[in-house]
Amino acid sequence: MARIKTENNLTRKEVIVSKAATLFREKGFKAASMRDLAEAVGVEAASLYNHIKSKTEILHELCFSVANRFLHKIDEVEAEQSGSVAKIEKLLRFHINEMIHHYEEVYVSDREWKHLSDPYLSNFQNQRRIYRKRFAAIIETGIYKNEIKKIDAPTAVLIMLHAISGIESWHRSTQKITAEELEENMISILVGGLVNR
Amino acid sequence: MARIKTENNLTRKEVIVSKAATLFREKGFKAASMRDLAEAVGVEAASLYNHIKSKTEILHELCFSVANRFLHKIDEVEAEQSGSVAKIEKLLRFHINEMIHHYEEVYVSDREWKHLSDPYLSNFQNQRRIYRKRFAAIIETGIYKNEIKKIDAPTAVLIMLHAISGIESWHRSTQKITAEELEENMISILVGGLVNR
DNA sequence: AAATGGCGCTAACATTCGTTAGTATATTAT
DNA sequence: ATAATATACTAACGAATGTTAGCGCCATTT
Repeated sequence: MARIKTENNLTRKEVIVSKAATLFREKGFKAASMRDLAEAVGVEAASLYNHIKSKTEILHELCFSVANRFLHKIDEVEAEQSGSVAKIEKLLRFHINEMIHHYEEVYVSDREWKHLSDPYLSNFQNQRRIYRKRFAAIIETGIYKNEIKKIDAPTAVLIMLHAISGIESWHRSTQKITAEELEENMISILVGGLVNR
Repeated sequence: MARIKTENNLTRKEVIVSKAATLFREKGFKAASMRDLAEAVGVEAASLYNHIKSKTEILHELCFSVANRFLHKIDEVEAEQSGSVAKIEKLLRFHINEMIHHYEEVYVSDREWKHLSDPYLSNFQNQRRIYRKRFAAIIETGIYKNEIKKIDAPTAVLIMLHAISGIESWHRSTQKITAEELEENMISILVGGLVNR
């Protein structure tokens, strides 16, 4: 009988969720089966249900753990005493590093949330909408203070967030520049596109 | 017996593929069933097979028709006598307009190509890789000629392409700015982030 | 040593899936 | 009008899906 290995103080549930993140990223939530997941974990499919309630619960866990990290960060940034551009740069750097270091989770949360079911679905969508509004508000303040050029703030947010999700391609690429170079290049292009000059 | 309506000189197959694009965008390729598609078309599931060979064939058609349009465009742009920034702007405007006016197809091609099967899968991935290299080459020429600031070209490409796929959010948004405003804002931010100053 | 609870197993379930076979009907060509 | 073709239908298939039930092993606690 093959028990689930629990290294690094992870619970067995956390091991499952973590392997699921990889699988959901590779094949998509719908295409990844519980039997696939079981194999990745090294156990029979039915055994997974000693640790989780359902396949969808795994998706909940992934989506909301990611969403909470971003909400926490924007709380922190909003409270700071600094210019709008500095705030945006902080947020962007956080996004970039999340996408670099928690690739699987962030990617899945970003692309597969559609498969959540209510009430979690509406909940997630709401959090997302609110987050973007807060992001846009920072940009609008920057425009008002002439730090940022006159653009449509929601459009700018949409560009920033989606651009960062492109780090997916970096992960898949064979000849990667370093993570630091990636971060600096992205900041240079994205912030450079916003500022007044 | 309810025949498939064919308006605007579309074949029945084209009607099916077009409805499939909408469905695949909404639910994802895997989650959208042939029975869903049949209902959208107004027919029984089995009847679809008088017009298409398989579900995957629909995905082929969508992915490659989109890919071909982009390849054709970059052929055209490369042949032009103009500066690198002008070429990039042309490509970006094309991408933006494709994403605005052929939303469903472009979106599906972008997000669901993973579900293609070989040899189409490798084929599509190759085309994609080559397209990005050609795009990056234009940027590198611009850097060499000092039109564009010193950045990592592949990273710039990744940002541009993913940023544009964010138009998805614009489509879903309730209070949209006009398509023209969207285009100008995106160009301003993206090109602004590239140019030397 | 015995009892308890955590955890994995096998077997099976009801659905849903893409797809095929065979047949009937509608449209087009002769 | 008749023949031929295109297109729709019903019925069913085998495979795959998420999940449950019931049983037994193993580690920890008493």
